Amino acid sequence: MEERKKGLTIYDLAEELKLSPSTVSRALNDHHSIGKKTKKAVKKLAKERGYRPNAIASSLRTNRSNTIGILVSWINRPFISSLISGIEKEARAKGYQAIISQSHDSTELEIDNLQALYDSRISALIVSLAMGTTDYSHFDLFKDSDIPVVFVDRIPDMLNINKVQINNFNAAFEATEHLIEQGCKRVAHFGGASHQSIYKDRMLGYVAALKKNNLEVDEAIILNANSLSEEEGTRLTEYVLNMDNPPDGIFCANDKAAVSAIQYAKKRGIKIPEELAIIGFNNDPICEIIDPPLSSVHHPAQEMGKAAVQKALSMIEQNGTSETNNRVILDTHLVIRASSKRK
Amino acid sequence: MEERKKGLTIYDLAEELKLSPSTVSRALNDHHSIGKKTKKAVKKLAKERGYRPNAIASSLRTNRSNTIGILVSWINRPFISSLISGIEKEARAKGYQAIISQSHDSTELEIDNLQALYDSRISALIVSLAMGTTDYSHFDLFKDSDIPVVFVDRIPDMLNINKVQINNFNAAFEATEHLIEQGCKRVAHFGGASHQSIYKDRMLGYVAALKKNNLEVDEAIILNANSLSEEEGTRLTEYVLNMDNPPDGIFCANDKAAVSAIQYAKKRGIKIPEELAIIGFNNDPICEIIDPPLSSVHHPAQEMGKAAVQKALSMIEQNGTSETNNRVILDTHLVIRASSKRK
DNA sequence: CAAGAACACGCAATCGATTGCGTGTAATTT
DNA sequence: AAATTACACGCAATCGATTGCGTGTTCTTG
Repeated sequence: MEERKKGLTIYDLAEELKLSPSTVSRALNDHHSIGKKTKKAVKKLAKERGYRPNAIASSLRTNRSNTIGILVSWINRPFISSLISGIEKEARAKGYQAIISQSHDSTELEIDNLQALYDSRISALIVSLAMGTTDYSHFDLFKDSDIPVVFVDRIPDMLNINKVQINNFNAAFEATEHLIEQGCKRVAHFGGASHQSIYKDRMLGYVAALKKNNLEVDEAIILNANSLSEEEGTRLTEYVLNMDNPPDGIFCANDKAAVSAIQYAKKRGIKIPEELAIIGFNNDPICEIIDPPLSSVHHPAQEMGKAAVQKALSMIEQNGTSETNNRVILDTHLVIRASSKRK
Repeated sequence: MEERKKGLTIYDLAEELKLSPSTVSRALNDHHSIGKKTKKAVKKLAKERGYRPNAIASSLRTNRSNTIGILVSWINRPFISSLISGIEKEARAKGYQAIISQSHDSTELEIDNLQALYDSRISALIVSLAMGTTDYSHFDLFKDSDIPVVFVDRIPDMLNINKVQINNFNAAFEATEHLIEQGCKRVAHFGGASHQSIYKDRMLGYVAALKKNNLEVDEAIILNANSLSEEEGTRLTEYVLNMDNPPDGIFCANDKAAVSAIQYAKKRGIKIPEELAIIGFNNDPICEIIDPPLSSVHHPAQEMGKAAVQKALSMIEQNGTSETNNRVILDTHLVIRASSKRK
């Protein structure tokens, strides 16, 4: 068995079986117009010879690449890598390949990568935007070509696009209210770039929770960082703790910065959660490692990837059909740990 | 500008310019036999019309897909996601796409994914094996087709294959000796599946360090886990701490299990590093989060990805040429933190 | 000034699988 | 038994870019 595989085509099989390539192709694809015995014979030989279809040739002819493009900022971040894991799993289960690309949070690179993905004639695209992207015209290429684009996580603030998201407002509201329930009277917020709707919504949810509970909304302790990195977390924490009227709670829009907030506060001898309660966002693995363990909002990364693929594939199928429901919203829930639990 | 992009081909451009498709193709590719003015005119129109080459058609004709396949166990692990990040970056810089697939540590799924990647006619393959894979015949498909395969991280224990690796023996030796230098007299080892050479080498390096320092090699505290998970880390730590003669140091073959060792030992009231010094492997981000911070072996994940791509591309270029140096070994170094620092 | 070189471009085949249409044979119907 | 219908398969075009070979034009040189 398995004689040669290099360049083995349906023509070779056809010749050996004294059949035409069309018949071989149809037999392999279980076309109804091919006889049962013929199908069996073709498949048998194909297996013996180790025949493998050339997906490239098939793609060219059928104009379907069965490929899903993924564009994210960085692959090696806990949330993103889980998202991609979910995408890959679902895509492969449906017979699609997953092509990845990283923008490194640069809009310029984002554009370059989009070109390359388009050149590959991907069947659909799943995107989490670069942090600085505010103009979305580089996605027109896909719109014009009827290639479905599904936005996840960091999504444009527009209507009429497909998006899979969580309810950031509610999640932030719950997280903030949780801090308030634990007795916090003055809660600070560390957010991301406010032009990104996920960060804006988290901020708005935070504000709404304060208002509902009749707490003052003080802009002085609503701080946005372009990248919520460790350094930023430390810097912002230092900043608020040096205030005359420091906060007694922090709602941070990601876990990375929240962890460095804990580390810095501990270094200052501040007791967590008694003097400063902290809650993060994403529920990264580090939440359970840090001491005290960090409360957070569980973000269903893998499920989000799966939902994005399903959305993309359904778009491909009903290509062009007026799609009413272009939003998928997934549930989050609070994971309360010691960093915020006073009672 | 940018009128229609859907299905715009070189034929369309050719017609508009009263040229032949061949000339358009050559002009776009800067072929020497095309006049300067013609090239300029073609490129100008291509840009105006938003022409984008169809990579699929090109691949079929040239028999080069410019695609690198990646096969790993799980994408959402710190080491792996950094590895992939490095692969993607280097691949894209060289004009290649990166297709990912996950084996979920199942040999069966590994085989399925390999088929799919082969069907896509990837130009090269970069693999980190599933934990349980011991037979490698499913890679013959690629060998027979002259598709370069580069193994990284978890690699087969064979000669005549391309591999990019670190010196696991040395790294483990240094890590173990470090513990001994810190005063440990009885060092345990938590390792992975011993048929995987990286784990075997780490174990051998550990043993060599003990012998060199005239310490007893006690098989009772050399423990292998199929997956070095949090649970396993806890279980193994509990096991050794309950011994009549518990260890005063642990060299763990990954960070995840080392972290849970710390957590469990702390829960038992054991002082780290005074009573139990611990060092891990990989230098994952969690090392700096855990308290006390975990010493570890820095594993150059991104660089490993980059090196793997370079190796793969060089194989593609000198296709078939006898390749003498089929191993690339990258440097590691110890990152000493509080979990092992007694002096 | 003639001949060879350099230049500029087109023709048509090719990569491998798919598919609309057509043809011949066997099975079924009235 | 003649006429439909179903069945089984082949021909040739097609997807879009690439490329070996050939042709006509312009330039250089002895």
